[in-house]
Amino acid sequence: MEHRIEKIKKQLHSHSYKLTPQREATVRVLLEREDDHLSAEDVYLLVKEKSPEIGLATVYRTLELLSELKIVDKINFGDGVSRYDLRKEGAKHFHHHLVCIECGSVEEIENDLLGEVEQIVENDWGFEVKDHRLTFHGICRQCQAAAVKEDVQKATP
Amino acid sequence: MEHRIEKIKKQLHSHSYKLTPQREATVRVLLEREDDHLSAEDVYLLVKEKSPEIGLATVYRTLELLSELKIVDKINFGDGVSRYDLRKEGAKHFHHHLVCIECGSVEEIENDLLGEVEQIVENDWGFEVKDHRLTFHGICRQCQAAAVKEDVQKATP
DNA sequence: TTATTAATAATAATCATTACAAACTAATAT
DNA sequence: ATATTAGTTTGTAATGATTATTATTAATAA
Ligand SMILES: [Mn+2]
Ligand SMILES: [Mn+2]
Ligand SMILES: [Zn+2]
Ligand SMILES: [Zn+2]
Repeated sequence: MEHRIEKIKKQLHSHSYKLTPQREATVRVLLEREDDHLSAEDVYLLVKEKSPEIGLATVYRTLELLSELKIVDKINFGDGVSRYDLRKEGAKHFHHHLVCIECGSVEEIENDLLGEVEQIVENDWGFEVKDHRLTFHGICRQCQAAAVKEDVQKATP
Repeated sequence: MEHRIEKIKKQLHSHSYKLTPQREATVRVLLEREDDHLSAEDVYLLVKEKSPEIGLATVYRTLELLSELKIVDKINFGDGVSRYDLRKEGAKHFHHHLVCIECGSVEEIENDLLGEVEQIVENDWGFEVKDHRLTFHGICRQCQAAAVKEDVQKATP
């Protein structure tokens, strides 16, 4: 944890930004909830628990800054809000997501998987890939199991 | 054009919706600007040119409906608005996009490219893929060329 | 110390989207 | 033909996320 904070502190310094107490509090929340996909409001409420004096605008500003420095990625799953997702340690590219259209759960894939596809895009389209956003929409393992169970019930009532 | 309209009309009918004049006007705009990525406001203004009596709320409702029926896909490139993108004729999956971080241009890729990756996701994550969203961020051909030119100028002033 | 600058908090303003109420249309039943 | 109904549209108000503004505070430099 402290290690990650130190690293982020350095990234900020290298762009002549400071790790203010508010920024640190925000980063700590993001680290604590690394697997979640929090909205700005979510982050704000969580930061407020430990640092009640923080303002919503500051959280927005901090998230925006972290986003510019590629420390977090701003994503949008189609509900009306932006969500902020910490980059995995040392990751060069943003990770992928599996969104279940039944239950809304979001799973993460850290494996890159797109190496070949990016080669094709660079070669055939002449496009120099810097980053990507990949989300699969479908049915998660749990919902598949639930559907099978329901079918069985219908077949043998 | 008429052929596409007919097909969409049938898709609506099969879900017991009608192709009202307003819906048809909206669809026509989407067909005419198939390669663009229009916001609801964009669509509204374009429809208004030919059918000045249409209301903004109707356009939103129509786009929402077309989106539910998978006739258009609702996407978000990170600016604050949703954009509505007609599915390519007969396409089972949504197409991909190349967004240039220099000039903002958006190019389309109709080739699927993700067959293998989806296999891996299904096998290794047990996730049943129904659709996907893939966007590459990077430098488009034009901006690459422009950058090279600039470098040459700097080297030989 | 005093001046300068960066960062924050509180709040107002903006802007995309949605909700709502009244009017309209087309289809169906009487 | 007339009344009824469900579905649709319009214009506008309301909502809600995000951004801009302004006064204040903290940090830094002169
Ligand atoms: Mn994630
Ligand atoms: Mn497209
Ligand atoms: Zn699920
Ligand atoms: Zn470009």
